[in-house]
Amino acid sequence: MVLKRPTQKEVAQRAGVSQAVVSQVLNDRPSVIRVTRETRERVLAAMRDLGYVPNAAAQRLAGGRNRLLGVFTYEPVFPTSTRDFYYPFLEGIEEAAAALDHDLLLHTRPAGPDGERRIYHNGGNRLRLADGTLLLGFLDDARREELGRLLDEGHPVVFIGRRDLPGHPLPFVGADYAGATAQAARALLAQGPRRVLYVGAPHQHESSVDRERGYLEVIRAHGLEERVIRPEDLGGETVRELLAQGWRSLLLENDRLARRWIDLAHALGCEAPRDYTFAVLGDPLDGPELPQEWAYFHIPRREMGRRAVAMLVDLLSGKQPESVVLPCTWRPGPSIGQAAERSG
DNA sequence: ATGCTAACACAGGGCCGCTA
DNA sequence: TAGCGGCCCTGTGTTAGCAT
Repeated sequence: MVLKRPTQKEVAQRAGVSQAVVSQVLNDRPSVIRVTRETRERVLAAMRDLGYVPNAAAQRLAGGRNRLLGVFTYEPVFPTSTRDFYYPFLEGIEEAAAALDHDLLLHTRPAGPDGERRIYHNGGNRLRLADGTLLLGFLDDARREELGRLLDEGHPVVFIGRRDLPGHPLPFVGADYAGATAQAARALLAQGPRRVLYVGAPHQHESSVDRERGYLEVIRAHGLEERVIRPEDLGGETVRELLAQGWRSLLLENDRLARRWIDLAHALGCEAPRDYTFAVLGDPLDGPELPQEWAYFHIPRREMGRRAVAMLVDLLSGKQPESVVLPCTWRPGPSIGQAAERSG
């Protein structure tokens, strides 16, 4: 048998007052209702006796706050490993939510017929169960469209990662990929090479746009030749030609591309840093262990999660928080050249 | 003036009764 | 019998107004 949870009405009956008094005692904020100390004690005792806990859905229904923060992503992101890309984000989110006295609601709505998880499902919007929502993941056109609708409805949202949504101000906590990539490019150039190649995805995602922008800024500032290779063009023949043409210093967008380049170069008898130098534009995630020899920058994902929660709570309390871009931490390594030394 | 009650609004699912 | 519109219900926050 499932016991029905007690309501304010039942607490009120037990305490001999009206439901409005229970609500007032529960929320303890300035109101036209004045409650004597004895009445308040009676209500609190009734709540304890019945094991009363407010119904979060009803609190939302009544237009109040339920101190629930939603977490929504378009792909399943619940990490199965501490090395998972999303793991530090969720750690930071949990830490900050607990510190700010909020609970988290992880949205796991099943995918629709097209295999896509959607905010709007059968006409409804489940994100409204919570006071506001943290969003993670990549956006395509369809996702941007329904996100625009969500913002039009006034649902408070903070994106983790910079996202562009034309016509809609979308608060976000991002990472400074452009600045970090520029720093990596300068670190490579400081080792002597006059040509730096960029290997990364086309401009489907903001993070790719930002990284490539950081590369181009440094290359143009130095008056050097720019060269960008897309992942789909990265094959053994391409690597052979690039090395032969003197492109022996690289920025690789992620660890997957780095491993691919390393494998292809290895097949040609080339090794870093003897035959080429490189830096990876983010944390190494895949593979059995962290490649200690790689130069890369660390993305402050845990801090991004924390800051996003704080920003959402600010938003809910009526403030107008500014989007922020957090600095990444440069981790030099032997892969950028002989003179490089790891620090920090 | 004080201490409280009654009534209403909120979003959305379920159910009822009517019509074709 | 299916389809549809409209009413009711849920638990809570808010507020006008009542009794003392």
